[in-house]
Amino acid sequence: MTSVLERLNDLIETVESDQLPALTDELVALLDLPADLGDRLTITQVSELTGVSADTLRYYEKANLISAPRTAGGRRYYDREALGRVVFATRLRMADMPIRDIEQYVRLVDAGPHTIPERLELLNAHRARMLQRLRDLQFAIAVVDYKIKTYGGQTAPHCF
Amino acid sequence: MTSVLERLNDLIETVESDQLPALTDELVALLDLPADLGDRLTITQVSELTGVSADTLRYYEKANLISAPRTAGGRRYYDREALGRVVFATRLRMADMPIRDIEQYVRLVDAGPHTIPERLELLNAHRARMLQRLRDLQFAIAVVDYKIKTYGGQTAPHCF
DNA sequence: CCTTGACTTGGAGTGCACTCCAACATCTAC
DNA sequence: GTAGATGTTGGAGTGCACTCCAAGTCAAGG
Repeated sequence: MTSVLERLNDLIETVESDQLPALTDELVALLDLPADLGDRLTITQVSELTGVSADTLRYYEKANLISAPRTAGGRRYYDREALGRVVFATRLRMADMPIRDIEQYVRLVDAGPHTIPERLELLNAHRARMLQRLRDLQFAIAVVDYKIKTYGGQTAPHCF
Repeated sequence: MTSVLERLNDLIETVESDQLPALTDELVALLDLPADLGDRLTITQVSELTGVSADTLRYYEKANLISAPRTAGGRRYYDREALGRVVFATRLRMADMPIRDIEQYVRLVDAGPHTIPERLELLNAHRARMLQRLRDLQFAIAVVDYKIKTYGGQTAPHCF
């Protein structure tokens, strides 16, 4: 386990939900990002902080996943909250949530707080899929482990 | 955890490697497939047994992942070993191993037993990637859990 | 002012893993 | 022997998530 994961899990397990900090702040802390980030990050800075390419960030914006305001000269800038959105969207992508589903979630967020139940429903549904994926992956790892273990005594020329 | 995964893990943990049955037999048993499968399954039967579409089976053959001999009339048939190959390839795909890598593995198998060390290297390398993916997925789940938990006390209109 | 590098846009291109199709062949049951 | 299901091939099409490109704009240093 990564230490970041452990710390996040500890937080989730031990702290009352209304005492948990905003995800943006927490993730910024967990990811060891500098605390004195300005509120006007460029696309390249966000790219370097999150590991998401500038092209992908623009693509995410086209797909309505993340919006960034512009300077007078027409350039994107990202504040702490926008950074948090990027990080959260990246986690959902990491869990294979399709862009469309993330977009739907974003639409719900923008529609206001009355959509919170629906958002929870969406997150819970995706959580179930993630757990299934986790089990599949564990099964696949077990099969590979089985293969690795049995290779000691193999003799058949074409055995898999 | 699924019971199949548990049983497979038990097997890996407790049995001496040279006593483990052939993966084909074992998986057939684990997947609760009928024991009296003939040795001349049609593509549709394999598709139904494994959940891999007939089109995908043909695609895998084009990509040199699985080969199946033909009847006099030119139709594919699959024996137990071919079924095992399909199942194993599916596990590797389930773990996001690219088609090309599986193909490379198959090439090593066909090259003979002297490639076993190389095969093990390949499997171990992929195993490491699978474990990393597992950790990433667990982290993503933790972030979603965090979200789900904190939604109880949310008030900000645009919070993610 | 001018250069250099970072940024903008719309749109095209890529890679992957399927998935579908047409046109034809074969197998099974009646 | 014929209908209808099932199979074959090569090749085209799809969907997704990027990734790259050209042509132009903007910002900072000298």
